[in-house]
Amino acid sequence: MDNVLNLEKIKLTTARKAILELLSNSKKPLSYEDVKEFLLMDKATFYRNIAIFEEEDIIDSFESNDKKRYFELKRDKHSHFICSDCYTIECIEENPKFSLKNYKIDNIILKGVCKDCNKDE
Amino acid sequence: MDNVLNLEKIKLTTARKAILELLSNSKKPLSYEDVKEFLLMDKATFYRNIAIFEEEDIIDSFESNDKKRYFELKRDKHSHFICSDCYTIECIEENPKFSLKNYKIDNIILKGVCKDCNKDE
DNA sequence: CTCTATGCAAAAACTTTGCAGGGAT
DNA sequence: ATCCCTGCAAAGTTTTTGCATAGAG
Repeated sequence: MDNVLNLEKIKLTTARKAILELLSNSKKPLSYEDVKEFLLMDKATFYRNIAIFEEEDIIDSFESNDKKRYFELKRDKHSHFICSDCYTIECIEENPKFSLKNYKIDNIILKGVCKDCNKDE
Repeated sequence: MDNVLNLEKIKLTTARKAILELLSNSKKPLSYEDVKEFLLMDKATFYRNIAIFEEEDIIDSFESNDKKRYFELKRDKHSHFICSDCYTIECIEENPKFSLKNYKIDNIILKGVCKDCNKDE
């Protein structure tokens, strides 16, 4: 765990370690609501540390259809699929090929209906 | 304007006409904040009518990085670029090629840094 | 002792809901 | 007279901020 942190800038407190461990054990991005039952800290502590991690480029985040922010450890470029029905988020390792002159594309989000919800219709 | 509405189900009130006209005159999706100075109606009326339009598949919406919801009239498939710095939204007519077995992809959102903000860095 | 991290409560930002009045048919 | 539309105010949801205390070095 220590190796992801620039320990000269960020002290690895219990709260921070807990957040990073939860994120690193997860296969998909998590919201505060997803993690709150596993974390003993106050939401203010969570969000404040998240802000620090983002400044230090340790994590990424994005907003989903459900109005929540989802967090994940920074890793190889990948995309996310968000289901408009069940709000499930999946990581897609294969990236759509796309470029725009003079634009920097960091993140691609695909929205639609996932295989499970697609089945139900 | 009338032709976009299924008038058997939705009465074309003054408020609804105003919303649809604003959206149809815009080249990009708009949030409530974008339109509120041009619309005389209360925000409750706006959001309630938006909900009706979405049910009837007259408009689409998505959340942006700025935590606001953006609305546009449904039209030919296209993508959106959202700038993480200035939050500007642009419509991209050319779609990234991508498909996922058993998934339905309705909407592709590209996040990154737009040409203007890219210049500043 | 000093500086940062934390908890709690309140605020903020956007959207939704309850309720009562108004308008159209 | 009925039914839907609207405005206003209040509530809801997620995230942020202020402030005082706790804790580490």
